[in-house]
Amino acid sequence: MKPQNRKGDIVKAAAKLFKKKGYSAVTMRDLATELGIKAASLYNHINSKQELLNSIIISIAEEFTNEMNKIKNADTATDQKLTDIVELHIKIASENTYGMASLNNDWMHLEDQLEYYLTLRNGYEEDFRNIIKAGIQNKEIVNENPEIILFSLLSTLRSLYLWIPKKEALDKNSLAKSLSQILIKGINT
Amino acid sequence: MKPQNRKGDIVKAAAKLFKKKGYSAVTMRDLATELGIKAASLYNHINSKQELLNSIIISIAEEFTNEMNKIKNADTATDQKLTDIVELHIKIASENTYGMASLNNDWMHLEDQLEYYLTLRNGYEEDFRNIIKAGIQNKEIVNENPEIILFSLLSTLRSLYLWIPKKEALDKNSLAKSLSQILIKGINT
DNA sequence: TCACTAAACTAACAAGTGTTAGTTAAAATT
DNA sequence: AATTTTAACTAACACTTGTTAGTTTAGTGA
Repeated sequence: MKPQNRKGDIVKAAAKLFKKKGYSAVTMRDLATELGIKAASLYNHINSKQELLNSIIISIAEEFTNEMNKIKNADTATDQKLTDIVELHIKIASENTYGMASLNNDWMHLEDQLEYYLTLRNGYEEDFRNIIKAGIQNKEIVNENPEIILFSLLSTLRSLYLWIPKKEALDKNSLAKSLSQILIKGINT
Repeated sequence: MKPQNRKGDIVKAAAKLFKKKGYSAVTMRDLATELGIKAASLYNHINSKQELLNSIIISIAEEFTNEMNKIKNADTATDQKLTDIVELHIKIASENTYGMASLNNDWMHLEDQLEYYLTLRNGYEEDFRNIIKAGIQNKEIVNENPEIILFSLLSTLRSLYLWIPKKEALDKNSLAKSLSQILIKGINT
């Protein structure tokens, strides 16, 4: 009948708890309780706690990488690329408010996949940096230190997962519009 | 002779490890090893692991609250208040790169002091919000949703602790100047 | 020199950790 | 109806956790 994706349920519940308390503070007994079963039963569906963290983080990191490739290769102005990046972060954060917490805060507890994750993250940041640098050269962006600009934008975008769930009232389109305005054009009148 | 502040050493080492792995993942044996002693010896100086987290987080939170009170009560324009807030975050993040990690990521593991911490944080955010709202009314700030402006500024400022240690090259004054420009005036030309 | 103190130590604890083994009951497939 | 599969269970494991008790060692002041 229904897809009956029990493993998916477990990963989802794990992400939820990981957001609330962090990976290390969540026990397999906590997770089981959340699902209404006993801890040992989890192992009919998954191989380890570690595997849960891996699948939560890596799938999101790969999505960022894939979408960034499209944006950087598109034949668009810097301004448009930045808006696209804002929208990308809003989209992923909306669809993964739990998983984004692990990506941001628990990536250091990856083991086998830590190196791979860092490669993805560094690549993403490098692409973002190059877009900013190109914008500065074109004079599309103010001539400030690109590292500071990158840091400032990325900090806000990476924190969206904390904020989006609290403001469901705001639809994603108007959020994207306001946020692009604020981040790119500034808050001064 | 020297103040011989062993407890201070322990708190400092704890903050360092908490930044690296998070509160829950750091064991008292990890902490003892970092200091070159055995875990039980820590208890000659401190009462519990929990106490370490409390003193790290609460002291920083109180500093934010105190400084914010000065800024909000000063007779200055919105623009100046925002610049002051940027400088405040840079100052605290520079002096507490380890502790800021706990404040941002491990506050939920506070127990007795959790409520007090949340009161401080909510008060700080409320003061910040009111400064932004006043600026919008004065037309000193663009008429966008103040929640989004607050979120955007605060996300960047709260992440400074991650970024400052990597860029020692940049002195604090020019960082404050660039960051204020970017956050307040925007990155557009 | 003697007592005191600070700060380390060893040994141990009770509780909690992720995980495995083996079992059972129900549902799905043959 | 018989068989296999799914997904739960109980019981237990080896190890790690924060913390306590009691002891030892080195330095300080009387």
